Amino acid sequence: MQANFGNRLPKIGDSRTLSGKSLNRMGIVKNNNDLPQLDGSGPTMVDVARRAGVATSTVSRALANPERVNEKTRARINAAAHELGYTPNAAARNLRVGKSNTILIILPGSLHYGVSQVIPQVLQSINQALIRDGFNLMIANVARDADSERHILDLAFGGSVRGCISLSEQLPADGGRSLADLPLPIVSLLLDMSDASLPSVVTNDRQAVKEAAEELIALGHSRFFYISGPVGNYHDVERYAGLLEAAQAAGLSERDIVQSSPAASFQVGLEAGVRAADEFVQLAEKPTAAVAVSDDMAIGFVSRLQRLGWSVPDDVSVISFDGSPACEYYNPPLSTIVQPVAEMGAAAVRLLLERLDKADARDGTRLVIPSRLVHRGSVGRPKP
Amino acid sequence: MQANFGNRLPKIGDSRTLSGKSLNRMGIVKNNNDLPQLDGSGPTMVDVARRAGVATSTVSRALANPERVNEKTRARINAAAHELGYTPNAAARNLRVGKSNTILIILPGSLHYGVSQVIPQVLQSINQALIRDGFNLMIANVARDADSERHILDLAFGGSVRGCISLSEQLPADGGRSLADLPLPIVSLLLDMSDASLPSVVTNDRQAVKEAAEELIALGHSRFFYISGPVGNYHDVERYAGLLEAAQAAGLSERDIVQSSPAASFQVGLEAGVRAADEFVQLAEKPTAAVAVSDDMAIGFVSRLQRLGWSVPDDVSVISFDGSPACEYYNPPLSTIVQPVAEMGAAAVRLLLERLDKADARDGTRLVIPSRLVHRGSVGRPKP
DNA sequence: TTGTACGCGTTATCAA
DNA sequence: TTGATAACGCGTACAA
Repeated sequence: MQANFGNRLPKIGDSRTLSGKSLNRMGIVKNNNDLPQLDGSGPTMVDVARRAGVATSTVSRALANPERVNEKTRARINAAAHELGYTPNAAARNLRVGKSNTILIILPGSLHYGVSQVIPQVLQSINQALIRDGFNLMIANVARDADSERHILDLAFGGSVRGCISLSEQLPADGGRSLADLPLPIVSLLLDMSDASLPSVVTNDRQAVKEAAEELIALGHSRFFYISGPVGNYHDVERYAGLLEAAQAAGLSERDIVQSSPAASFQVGLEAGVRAADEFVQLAEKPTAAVAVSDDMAIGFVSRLQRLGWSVPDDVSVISFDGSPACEYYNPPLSTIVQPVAEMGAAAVRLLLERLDKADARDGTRLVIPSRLVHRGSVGRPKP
Repeated sequence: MQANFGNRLPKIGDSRTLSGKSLNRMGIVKNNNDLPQLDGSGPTMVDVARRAGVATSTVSRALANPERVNEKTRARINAAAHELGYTPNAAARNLRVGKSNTILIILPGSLHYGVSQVIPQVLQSINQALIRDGFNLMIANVARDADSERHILDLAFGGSVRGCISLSEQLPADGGRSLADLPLPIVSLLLDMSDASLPSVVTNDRQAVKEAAEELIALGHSRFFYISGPVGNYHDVERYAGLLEAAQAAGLSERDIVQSSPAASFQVGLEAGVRAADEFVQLAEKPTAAVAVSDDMAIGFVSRLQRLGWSVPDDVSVISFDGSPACEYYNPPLSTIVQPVAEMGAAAVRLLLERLDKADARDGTRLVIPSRLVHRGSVGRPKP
């Protein structure tokens, strides 16, 4: 039950000795100096300095380079800071040193269900890794509209951001400004943008699908249905390539892979899977195994197929990509290629932090963290 | 292919006319003044002012209060700003005005699968609503460890944050400092914390479950299995209460509701559902309908039940809460109570923005946005 | 309508 | 080892 003096602070104090606020805080509002004063603007370094009987520069040193200040005074300063509940003002620090401690994560504007599944994990692992080094995490969606792009550019050009982790296929840009032009470290996560000189952390999309397809082939499958993502999408391209490579390595050809018509966007993955099933059941010569570019597409596919009276894996085996937890509890349990998203997030942070303040933060580094297929009931031998 | 002068900037320039950096930027590095200079620290107001032939204060006004400056000069200033690619420095602005434009969202440290499902949507809706008013979104996880709590407190006490949206059951605090003590607007989302004077945006957990249970009762069900969340959890308490109220209103008693043993945490929702199924099949007198506190629990429950040879909804009807998109594609499709998370996120932003800079930002406002039951195949009449 | 002058809270430079 | 002082870039009284 503490009086709120926030709206009647003296406008001007004797700034040579005490700021108006400090004067109010230290002398008028409260006599007990041991608690932080909660008038909306906490104690500053001058308050700590005064209480410890030193200069502000000494306080600054004691906090930033403890070894460069006498042990005794350092103790006094720490005590004073603690008693006052002092927390350094980030804006002042950022302004003075010319940089911030904020990392921006750029999420694709249209969060499709597949990526939705992994985003919380990604955010958590990234945040955890950043906190350890004192960095903050800011979030941005790059949607179609100019507003969201401008927002990101303001953040970057306004010095609010020290580096970026991007999950988006393209970097924001408007008329005059482009993130690509700013000497700001940017790491791409999930998408390989090393060609564009963005260090990238990806999984082995192509190889993982190839290995999974090899297992299908070993089981006797020789004709495949590929449930496609959006046209030109990195994951779609890579994962299809993996399937094709496995087929070709086994002496099969591209004609042994039937592709569903492309998903309009990943956003409608579940629904795209349904439509793929509708296409599947109309095929004259049916593949015996389906490979879906994402778990949600597989779920939509299986769901519709079962409703139409087909059986998985008896009529068709299904494998997909992402590793959504729910796959294990589907009926049948869905085999899926699990991405180690937490590791990937942590790796992206590492790559990014290594490049902070480096003259040349952009390079073609490409860090691949392998995914692994989890075998479940959705896969079996083809019917004879 | 532009030279990088970043590490050999003149240490000292004539500060009365040009800063060292500006001098470098304007005169030495490049003769073409029409493009933003990308030496890592963009053009400042003085650069814009010089180019437009006015004082910096006029530039400041032209940008913040366009109506208070002559149309002609304003045009010159805007042109100059655009040509230079000027973006205001956020740290300087924040320092000067004593506040930031950053909103912090506090996520529970242990993201259980259920909440995971809605987090991307929540983030997106919140972010979109914030951007419209020029605010940024920062993200924090409150985990068990002191580090993450301290991180949040540093953010708040360091003035980096203007307001919070919390999805967590408790506010971070360490020895001396507590978020609760800071006169910082905080809105609780999903959890009703209006008792603690945190304006809250929630759904009608209790009423929605009650209505759903009434429908089950109307179908003839009179004995229920409740798949519990963690002990004491707000959602668990409310949703169970809804079920109980419906039962009692129909002349049933608490003994007609069998509760599964509580989930260790929401984090293991899918697995908790599996364990609930194991308990269910061992009941002597079996309920004919199950109500799960979250979708993931329902999925785990149904999954296990089916594998044990039971049928949904023939042997037991199932209803759950959250509205995960995947429910529609389960087999059978799962009836679920859909939370309007996007609306709730937007509402939380509105409540928060209304309270910024208000003397008394804390109050018991409780905004309820109703959920609605979506009927699907997991519900039917009880077997005679 | 515009310009001058100052300070927000911090860190870095220099001198003591 | 410590202290005085000058910026960092911007917003805002106040004066012109």
